[in-house]
Amino acid sequence: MSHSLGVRQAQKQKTRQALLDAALGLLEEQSLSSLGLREVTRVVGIAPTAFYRHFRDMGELGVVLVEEALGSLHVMVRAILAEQDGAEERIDRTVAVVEQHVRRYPLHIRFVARERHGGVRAVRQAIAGELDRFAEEVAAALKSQPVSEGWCDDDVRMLAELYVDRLVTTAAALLDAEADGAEGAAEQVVRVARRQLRLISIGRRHWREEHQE
Amino acid sequence: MSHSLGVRQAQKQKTRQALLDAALGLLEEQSLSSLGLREVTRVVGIAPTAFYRHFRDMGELGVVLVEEALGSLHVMVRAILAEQDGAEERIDRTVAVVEQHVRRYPLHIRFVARERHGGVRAVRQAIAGELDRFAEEVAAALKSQPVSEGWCDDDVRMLAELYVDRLVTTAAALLDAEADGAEGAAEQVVRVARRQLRLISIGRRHWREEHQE
DNA sequence: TCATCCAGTAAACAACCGTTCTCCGAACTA
DNA sequence: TAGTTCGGAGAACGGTTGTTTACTGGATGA
Repeated sequence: MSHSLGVRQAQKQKTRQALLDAALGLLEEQSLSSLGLREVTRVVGIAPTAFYRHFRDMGELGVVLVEEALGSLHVMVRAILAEQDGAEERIDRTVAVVEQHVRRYPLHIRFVARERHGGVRAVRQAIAGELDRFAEEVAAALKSQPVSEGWCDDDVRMLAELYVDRLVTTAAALLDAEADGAEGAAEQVVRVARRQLRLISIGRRHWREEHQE
Repeated sequence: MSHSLGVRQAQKQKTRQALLDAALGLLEEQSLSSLGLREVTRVVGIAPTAFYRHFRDMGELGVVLVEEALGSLHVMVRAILAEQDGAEERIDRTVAVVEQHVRRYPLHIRFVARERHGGVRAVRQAIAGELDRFAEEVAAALKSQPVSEGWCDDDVRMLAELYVDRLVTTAAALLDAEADGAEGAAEQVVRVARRQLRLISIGRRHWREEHQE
């Protein structure tokens, strides 16, 4: 697989990743705009000045974190939407995938939820763009389903945004529920999310017959 | 009007409010956890140490801002839900009220959207608590509507949370749309929000006949 | 009128910040 | 092997931060 990248570049990528990981860890309890450059390098164990070898500032690091956090989502959504089961099974599967994603990458989820409306413009825009691409994929998948016959593109997109937003909100709620340590809280969130998606699904099926402009 | 409150206390409340206003202004482009005490007092024009006469730290100020921002919402939602028009009219009215609320108190909305998942625990909890009370009010109002006959309390609450979350998300999206300066962006957000609420409303009407547990 | 209260002031504190500049030494390349 | 590249170290910079301590002067209430 290519020519092993060289010792020099390998080391560089290693500390670069260490910076990203350290930042992500520290961001569990702060927001990006209050996270200091020195704070991150201290955790990694390198001099503060070495930070500049990898990122111009914390904003740039934040944008990379966004890609790292939201990149894996696309694979996930494809897997869900490709299935051809009934609506009920797809809902259960969707919520289950969100649930395990939250459990596997809690720090990434928290970061996105926090910085989506956070204080760093570049990061906000990166998240918005990524979620937009996400919604576009969902819309494309929804459109190809039989239930969407006769729907105009705007309405499909509207529904897709509704879904995406619900998933993001659910993920954040799930995270808070687990952090608060309440025992059945997480299951409660999951049950509510399932029913909400079910209600939306019902509304979708009756959209054409009841919706008039 | 009571007994005019005294010159002393009046002055104190005045600078206290000035601190809150200055902070809210500065928070348009930062998050609370990166907002400094000195920064706020500098804008108000008082000595940094005077801050402690009003708040223990920025977190405490943030909690007060939450009450200030979300307190007026309750009046708003009561006004909407008390109306007895048809579903369609209620949706239009709801979105219109959200729209004018965003235009009147943009800084408050931005603050809530930003700090809802922000880096200060006390503020997050304050927002969560307030939104919870909000959802409870909506649930109570929904329950008394004829459409909700035969609904169990859990389902009503589930629907209420769906509505509340949609309103908050819409408000934030509306804010971003206006900030970005794109001409028709705000109207687009409003139209999408209306259709989403419509779809939810349709799902609600068919919930009992299609939902089985 | 006079003692008391108390919002705001002023100075000083140690701690931290981002950033620049210079240098080192190991990995690269020719 | 000799020369170059470059990730990282180290020191120093001016500036900002939260917090403490002691003080001032006008509103307050007996």
